[in-house]
Amino acid sequence: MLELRLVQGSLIKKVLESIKDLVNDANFDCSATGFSLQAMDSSHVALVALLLRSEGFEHYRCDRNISMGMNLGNMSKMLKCAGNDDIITIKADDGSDTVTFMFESPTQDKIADFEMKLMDIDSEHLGIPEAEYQAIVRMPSAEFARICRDLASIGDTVVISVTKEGVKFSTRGDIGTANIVLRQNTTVDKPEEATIIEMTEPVSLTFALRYMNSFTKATPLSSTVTISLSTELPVVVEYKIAEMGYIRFYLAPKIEEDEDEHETKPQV
Amino acid sequence: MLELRLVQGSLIKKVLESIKDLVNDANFDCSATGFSLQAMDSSHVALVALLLRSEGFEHYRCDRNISMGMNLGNMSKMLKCAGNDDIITIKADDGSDTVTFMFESPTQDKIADFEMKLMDIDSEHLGIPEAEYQAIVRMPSAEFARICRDLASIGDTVVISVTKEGVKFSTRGDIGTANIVLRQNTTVDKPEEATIIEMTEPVSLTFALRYMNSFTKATPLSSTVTISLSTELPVVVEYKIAEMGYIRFYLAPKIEEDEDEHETKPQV
DNA sequence: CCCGATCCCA
DNA sequence: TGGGATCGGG
Repeated sequence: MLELRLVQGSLIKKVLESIKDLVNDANFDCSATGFSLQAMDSSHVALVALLLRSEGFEHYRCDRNISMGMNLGNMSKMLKCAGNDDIITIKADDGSDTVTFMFESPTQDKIADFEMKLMDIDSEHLGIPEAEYQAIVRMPSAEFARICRDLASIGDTVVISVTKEGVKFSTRGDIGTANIVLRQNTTVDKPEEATIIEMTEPVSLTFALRYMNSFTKATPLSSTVTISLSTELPVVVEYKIAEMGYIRFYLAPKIEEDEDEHETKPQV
Repeated sequence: MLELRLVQGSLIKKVLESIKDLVNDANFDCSATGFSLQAMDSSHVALVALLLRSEGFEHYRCDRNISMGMNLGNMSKMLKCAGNDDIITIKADDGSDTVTFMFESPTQDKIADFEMKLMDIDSEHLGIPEAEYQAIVRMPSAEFARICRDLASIGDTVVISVTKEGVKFSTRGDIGTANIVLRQNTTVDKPEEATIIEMTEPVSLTFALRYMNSFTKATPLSSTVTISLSTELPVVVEYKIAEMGYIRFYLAPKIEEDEDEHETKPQV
């Protein structure tokens, strides 16, 4: 028996909006600890890890560990039927092959229940080792989204370079090049507007903008984002979910291209 | 000679927005009583009845009963040319085969007149008998629209079930099932937010969501909607038009499907 | 938080 | 061409 009640139902709606374009089907794992998900994107390039800790729910009952395979597109369809201030409860009976989403309006005048079939999904649950990163950038999530969107209109990849002065996002495309530099800035009115760099060593890595732009779908979940970088490790783009956990996106860097790769003439 | 002047011209704009997708061509009937229309939708499944009483117009002159056949798409195109706070006058000369829409801006600085050809339309003007209904639900129109839209993302038909406790909207589709229950609730701050059930007998009927969603195009005309249900009678979905009349949509229920219809094995 | 308007996608 | 989503305003 599983019963998870979340007063701020819009959180789970936003979570699904942020991953449904990246991952088609995934197992949600439920244990006493919390409600979590780990899945590769459909092209097996990026990885999503979600954690919603049990303490963040108003009611959390999970009698035994359970893994529920869901089609995220269908789940998202159902969650769209919840109002933004509805209370959402996720229920599953032991041995059932369905999950029920219950939506209660704040006034209790409307109660909806949506039942969805579960799926069997092979999941290779990777252990993700906690790593030390050479650089961790925290910045406003909306600004990061804007930068990724802007750069994607020029090129396909972004080079993220961190020094202790700041972070630089660069791209190059047919029509030209672009560089956006953010200086470290901790002296702002609101802490969520700060750009903060923790760095042990300068680092410069290249990533596909297409995936970065997918990750920024999670922007509504948090006003800040942290980007953790280390040579030869996947970047971690993390959005904290207030009081509950996080959603993290992992993406391997591209191998540095030869500067001359665009030359049409063959190399000697 | 016909001349109908309506200060709140946006009303007639909204009326056309709410029926132009359902009905292609229709006769507007004008008499001393008012301006009315009755038409089947283009697939001859649903029926629309509109009444705008003469008392609701600031000036109403209709020398003799007249029926004017109009293409609602073209009429809507013209009405879109009126500002939302324009005064709209509908004019037709006796024996003319055209109708003129005149739009006056509130400041009188702009006066437009649009002339449209009338059409000859066969219309079987059905007498719609006033019926007694087993259940009449009054609820916020926006909520009804939201429910029909949400359910249409899951299934094709809605079962509306009324008991004295409340009204339930249910559907079923490939990805799962959905039930939305509204409790009767008369204790709200604003009367238009109430959900009120008048019922002599419980009733449960099935309708095509496609039509329901067409009907909800009339939502801007009224903050509440009433849904009148009786076994084997068409449902009536009515939006009152303040001070003037109503727009009513009629739709026959679907015959209740056999529970086993989805079985793959043939019935014995 | 709801509403309307505009823009974009299907 | 219609519906949905997003953005801006009340």
